[in-house]
Amino acid sequence: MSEFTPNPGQRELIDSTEGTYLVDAGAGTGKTFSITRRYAGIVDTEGVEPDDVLLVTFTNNAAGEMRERIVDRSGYGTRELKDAPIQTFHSLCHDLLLEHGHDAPGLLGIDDYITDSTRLLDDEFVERSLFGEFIDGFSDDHPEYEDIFAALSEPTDLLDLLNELAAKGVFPTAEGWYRDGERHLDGDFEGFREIFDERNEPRNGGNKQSALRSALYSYGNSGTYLPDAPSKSEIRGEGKQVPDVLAKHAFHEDRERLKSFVHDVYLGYLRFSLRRNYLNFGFLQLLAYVLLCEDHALRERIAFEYVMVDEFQDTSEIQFKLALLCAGTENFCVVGDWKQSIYGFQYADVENIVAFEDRLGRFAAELNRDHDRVGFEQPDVETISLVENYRSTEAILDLAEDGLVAPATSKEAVDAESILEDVTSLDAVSDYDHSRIEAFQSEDEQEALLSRIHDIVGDERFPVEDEGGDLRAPEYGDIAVLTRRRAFGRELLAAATENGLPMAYEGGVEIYRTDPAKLLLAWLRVLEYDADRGWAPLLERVGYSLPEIDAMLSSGTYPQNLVGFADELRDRETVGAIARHVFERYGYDGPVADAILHAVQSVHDATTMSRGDLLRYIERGIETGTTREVHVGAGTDAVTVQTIHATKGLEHPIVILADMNQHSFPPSGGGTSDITFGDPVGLRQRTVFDAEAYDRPHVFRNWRSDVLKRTLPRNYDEERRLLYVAITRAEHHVLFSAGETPSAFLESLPVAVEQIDPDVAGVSASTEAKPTFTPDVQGRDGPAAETPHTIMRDDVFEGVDDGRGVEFGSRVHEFAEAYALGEGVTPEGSDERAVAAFLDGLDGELLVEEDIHLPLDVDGETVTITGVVDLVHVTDERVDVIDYKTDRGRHAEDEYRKQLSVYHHVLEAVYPDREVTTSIFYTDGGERVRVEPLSETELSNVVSAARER
DNA sequence: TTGAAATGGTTTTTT
DNA sequence: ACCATTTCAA
Repeated sequence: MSEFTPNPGQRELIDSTEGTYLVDAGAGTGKTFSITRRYAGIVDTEGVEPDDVLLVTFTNNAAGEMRERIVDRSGYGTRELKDAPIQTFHSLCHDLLLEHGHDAPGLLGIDDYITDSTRLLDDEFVERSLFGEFIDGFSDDHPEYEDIFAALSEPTDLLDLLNELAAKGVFPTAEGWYRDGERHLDGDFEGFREIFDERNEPRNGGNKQSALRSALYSYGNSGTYLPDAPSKSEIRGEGKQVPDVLAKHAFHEDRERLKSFVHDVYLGYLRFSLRRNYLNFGFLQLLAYVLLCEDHALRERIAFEYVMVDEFQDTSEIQFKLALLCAGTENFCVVGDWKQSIYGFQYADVENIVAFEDRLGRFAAELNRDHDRVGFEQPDVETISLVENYRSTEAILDLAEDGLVAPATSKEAVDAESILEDVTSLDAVSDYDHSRIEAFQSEDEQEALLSRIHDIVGDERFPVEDEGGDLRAPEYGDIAVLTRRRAFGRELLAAATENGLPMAYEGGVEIYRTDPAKLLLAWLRVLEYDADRGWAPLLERVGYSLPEIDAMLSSGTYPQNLVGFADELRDRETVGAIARHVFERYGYDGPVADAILHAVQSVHDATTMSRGDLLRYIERGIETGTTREVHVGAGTDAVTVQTIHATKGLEHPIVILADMNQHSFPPSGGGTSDITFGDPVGLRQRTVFDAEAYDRPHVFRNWRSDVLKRTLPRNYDEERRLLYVAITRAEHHVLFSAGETPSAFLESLPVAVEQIDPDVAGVSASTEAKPTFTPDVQGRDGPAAETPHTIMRDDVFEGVDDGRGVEFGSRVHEFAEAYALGEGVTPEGSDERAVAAFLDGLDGELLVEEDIHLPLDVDGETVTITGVVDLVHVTDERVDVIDYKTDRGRHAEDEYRKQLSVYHHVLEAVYPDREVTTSIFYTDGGERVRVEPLSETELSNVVSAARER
C-alpha cells in the first residue's frame, strides 16, 4: 500500500511546499495520505507554526480525519493541533466573525451586529419557515412589489435564489450592490451570444434546422404571453435558423425593477436574520468575505503563509475568493479532481478547478483592483498529477472513463475527444485482472437485483480480497448498491427486508409519512379540533370495527382511556412534550420517532408557531414528502444501499449501480423557480403579473425568459461525473441493473445487458394456492348514498380534467388514495373536490391499494399473476374496482384489459356472493372506450404469449 | 426532416 | 404544472 512509501507523484506533492500548485488527485490515488504528509512536512519546518498553515476541507469529518493523521505524522500532538486552522470554510468564517466580525454587517450599511449569541442556523426546514415569516412581513410592508409577489407561485423559493447569489459573491448593500455584484445580475451578452450562435447553427451540413429553432417549436405551448410578445412564427423565422436579432431582443430587457426587488428582499432578509440573531451558511460566508475585504488590518493579521484547499472541485466561487483573501503568500495549493465534481446543486463550481489558473488571476486582480488584498497577482501555477490508483482494477478504471463520455440521451452528441483531453488517466496498481463487469435488465428490477445479489454471495467467480490479500468468495458486506435517487434505495431496502436479505440503508426518510408521524398528527387534530379525522384512526388502531367507530363519531363519545390520554396531552406545555408522550404510549422509540421529535421540537423552538401551525406543518410535510436524515442501523454482514452522492470517498469490493433507468439517471425535466439567476443571462423573471391586460388580473409568462431558457442547452456533464464517481468506488467488480427502459448511459457503455427472466405481465415465480386479496389498510365508512357503478361515471368526469384528457392524472390518483385513507389531505381544485365528493358519497367499505394474486393455469403450469389494486369499493351486494387511468390509445387497451381481468377473477373468488363490476374506460381520439375483462382462458393465453416473448 | 402529439418523469446533500 | 424526449405521420 501507499501508506508507507509515497509514489513519485505523491512525493512531489509532499515536497513541493513553496509556490502555487494545482493538484490533480484522481479517485483512489492516496490524496489524504499525501496532504497530511505535506502538512506535516510544512509544520515541522523551522519557523513555521500550525497557525501559519490553513488547511481547508469539505466536511468536518474530513477535518477530523486529517487532524488525526497529521498527529501521527508530525512532531505535533493532538493538543497542540487542537486549535490549528484545519477546518471547513464555514467553520473558518464562523470563527472569524465571532472573533473579529461583530461590526461586519455595518460594512454593508446594515445597522446591526453579530454578537456572541448569534447562532448558526443549520436546519434547512427551520430556516424555510423563518424565511416564510420574513416574506409575509416583507410583502405587507412593500405594497409596491405586490405585482411581483402576485407572479410568484412559491415566494419561499426566493431563499434559494438568495443562497445562490451569496455563493457567487453577489451581495446587497444599503445603497446598492457590493463591489461588482451588479454585473453578475446583468449577465454577459457576449457570452450568451456565443452560445446562441452555436445553438443556432443548422445541423447535418445545413439540411436540418438548428437545435434552437427546433427547441422553439414549443414556444408558447405552456402558457400565455402578454400581447406585445412576438408570435411563434416571428420567433422561429423561416428557413433553418432562428432570426439573428432574436439574441438581442430576448437578452435585453429592462430588469431594474426586478433587481431592486431582489435587492430589497435580500437586504431585508439579512436584516431580519441579524435581528433574530441567526446566520445561515450562506450569510456566514458572505459576511466573512466582506469583513476580509474591508478590514485590511485584520486580513493582514490573519494572512496565512501556506494555504491548502482539499476537494477543490466542491468549492463555490465565494469560497475560492475567501481562500485568496486568506493567502498572504503565493504558497497556495489546491487539491481535487474535476471528474468528481458532483455538488453543483450545492453551488460547487467546477470551473474553479477546470479553469484554475485563469480564475486565480482574474479573481486576484479583481480583489486587488482598489487595494492590495491578495498576496499575489498572477503566480506560475505548477500542476502535479497523482496517477496511481490503489483501489480499482484497470478494467474498472477504463470503464469509468467510458462513463465520463457517455451520452445521456440517445441523441446527445458528446465531444469525447475534448473531454478526454482533460482527463489524466489513472494507472491501476492492482495486478488483478479478474473484474466482472456485467449488466442486467428486468421488468421487475428490484426482484432481479435481489436475486442477483443472492447469487453473487458465495460465488467464486466474483473473487474479492480479504485482509491478508488473498482472494475469497464475496459476502453480503462486500456489496454496495448505489443509486441516483434515494427513493429507489429505500424501496429496495423494503423489498430486501421482506425477502430476508440483509441490507442497510442510510439516508433521507420521508419522516412525516411514517406511522409515528401520522399518529402524532391524529392526536394533534384531536387536541386542536376534536375532529373525526383525528379520532377515526386512533379508534381503528385500538381495534374498533368500522360501525362502532361510526357510532362513536356521530355521538361524539369516545372511550374513557383515550379521552383521559387526550387530557394528559393537553397538560403538556410544548409540542415536543406532546410528541414524546404520544410516542411513549405507542412504544415508538426507533430512529424515525427520534427524527420526528427532533424536527418537531426544533421548528417549534425556532419559530413562533402555535400548536395549530405545527399541525399544518406536519400536514404539509406529508404532502411534500419532507425528508430527514435517519440512520438505519446495519447488521454485521449486510449489503449497503446508498446514493452515489452519499458514497463519495468510500470504496466497495463490488458495486452494483442500480436504477440505471432512463427516467432517473439522468433525471429529466425538473422544476424552475419564478425568478432565476445564472450564467450568462443574469437575473430573470419567468412570470409577470399584469393587472391591466384583458379585463382581469392575470399572470403571464415572460417570453424572453422562455427563449433564453431554450437557448441554453441542458448540460449533462455533472451526470457523467456522477457515473464516473459511482464506477470508481468499485475495487473488484461492477454491475449495472435496469428496469424496463435502461438509461442511455447504460446503452452506451461497453457492457452487454443480460435480460433476466422476462417477468412479463407480473408473472412471479411463486405459486399461491388460492386467489388472494389482502388489503392491509382499510378506509372508512362514508354516509350511505346510491350505489355507484364505478368512479368513471359521467357526472364525475364532468369535473375532472387534468388538461391532458378527461381522466385522472397521477396527482389526482394520489390524492384519492390519501383521501380514502384519511391521511388528512384537503381537496384542492375541481378535480380533487369531485373525487372527494364521490368518495364521500360511497357507502360500504373502501379498500386501498394492496397486492392481488391470481393463480392461473398457463400451459399446464400454475403461475401466479400479481397486480395492484388501487381502490376497491365493497358493499353487501357488490364489489366495484375504482381505478384511474391516464393513458390512452392503442397500447393502453391490452394492458388495461389484462390488469382488469386479474381484479375481476380474484374479486369474484374472494366475494362469491356479490356482483363484481370491473370496467375501466380510457379515451381514444375523443372516444370513450370501455374495456371488459377477459375470461380466465383468454387471460391464460395472453400470459402464455407474453412468456414466449 | 419537420411538425405535432404522446409519454412519463419530477435528483443529489454539506456546511 | 412543467419539461425533455420519443413516437407517429406526413
